Amino acid sequence: MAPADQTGKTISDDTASRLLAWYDVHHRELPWRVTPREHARGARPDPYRIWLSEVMLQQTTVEAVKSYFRAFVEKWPDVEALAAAPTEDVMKAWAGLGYYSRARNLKACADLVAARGGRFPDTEVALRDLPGIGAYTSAAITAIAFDRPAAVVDGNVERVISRLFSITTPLSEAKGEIRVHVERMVPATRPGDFAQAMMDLGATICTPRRPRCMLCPLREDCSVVVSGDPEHFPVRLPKADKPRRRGAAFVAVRGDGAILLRKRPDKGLLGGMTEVPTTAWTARIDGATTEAAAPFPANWRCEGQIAHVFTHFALELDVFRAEVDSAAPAGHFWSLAHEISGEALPTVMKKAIEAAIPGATKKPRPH
DNA sequence: AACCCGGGGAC
DNA sequence: GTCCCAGGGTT
Repeated sequence: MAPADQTGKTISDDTASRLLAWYDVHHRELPWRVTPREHARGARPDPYRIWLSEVMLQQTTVEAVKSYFRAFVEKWPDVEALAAAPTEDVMKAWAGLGYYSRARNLKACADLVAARGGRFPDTEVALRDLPGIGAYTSAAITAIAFDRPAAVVDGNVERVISRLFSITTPLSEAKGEIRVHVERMVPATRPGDFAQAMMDLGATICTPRRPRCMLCPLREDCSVVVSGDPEHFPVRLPKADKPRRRGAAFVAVRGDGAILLRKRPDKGLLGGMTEVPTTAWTARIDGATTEAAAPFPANWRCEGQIAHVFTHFALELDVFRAEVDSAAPAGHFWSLAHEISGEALPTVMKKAIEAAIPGATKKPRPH
């Protein structure tokens, strides 16, 4: 419990009250959100929609999530519908969103929840045991969907807290300290709105760069506003350099227009997604070496190159194309597809196919 | 604790 | 180009 001042109200209560008052006016409108006005009228969020949105929002921006969220809830309105769907359909719907293990865990979690009668657990510890739900997501669902007190700590909250208290300890070591600050700050009433308010503050006011401190409802509580260097927080340790990965993709086009595809293993890079044949990643590669590594003999021609930037490394991909009469390498995970737009293609493979066959991944025009 | 896993927006 | 985002899982 936070120390009380002479008024009997705790410092934390005061901070939370200011934040909630700001949130009532300046909250973001989001497709999965129950607004504070609706909440005051008795509306309650659907745990399924909160869970779905939280998983999609893991390391993913709100703008990127919106269209995927709408498509998912239209296709699968509740957890039973999602549980009834084939995993491959879920992977296709997730294609382009990234971090594909989330999609597999999403489906596995839906199966478990549906098997238990379709109700999500309403405590952090029970939620934490479900696939794809970690410390953040379990706390977020507890607070937002069930309006129960929980310390919701995401990247936004880490930034807000580290600035409020000028935490100079590197972020990797400061997690515990930050959590304690949040636990003391969570109000007994409206813990769900408090969690969303902290994240809205981080997303719209206490931004990573050029924060709008003059508009911040917590500026009088904040230690860095006075000293004036909010952009230096949170303190992070420098990341180690990562080597580049290079390789080649082979687009084999059969006479009838079919393209040779394969499904990647469920684990690892782009796990569970569809791709054209590729070489293994190497540090250095040249055209002759690449072409010699083609999946079968053919007149391969280099059709272009794409570069793909990941968080921790970059990969570059030479794209080769060949017209073939038949293309059927051994192996059960190979397939031929005429409608590439219907496959669970990650963005990097969509770009590779587009480089060799412009328009191949575009959806057909409705008449 | 460190590392792996995508894609995109802001600058 | 850089940074980092409503993180989880694995080692």
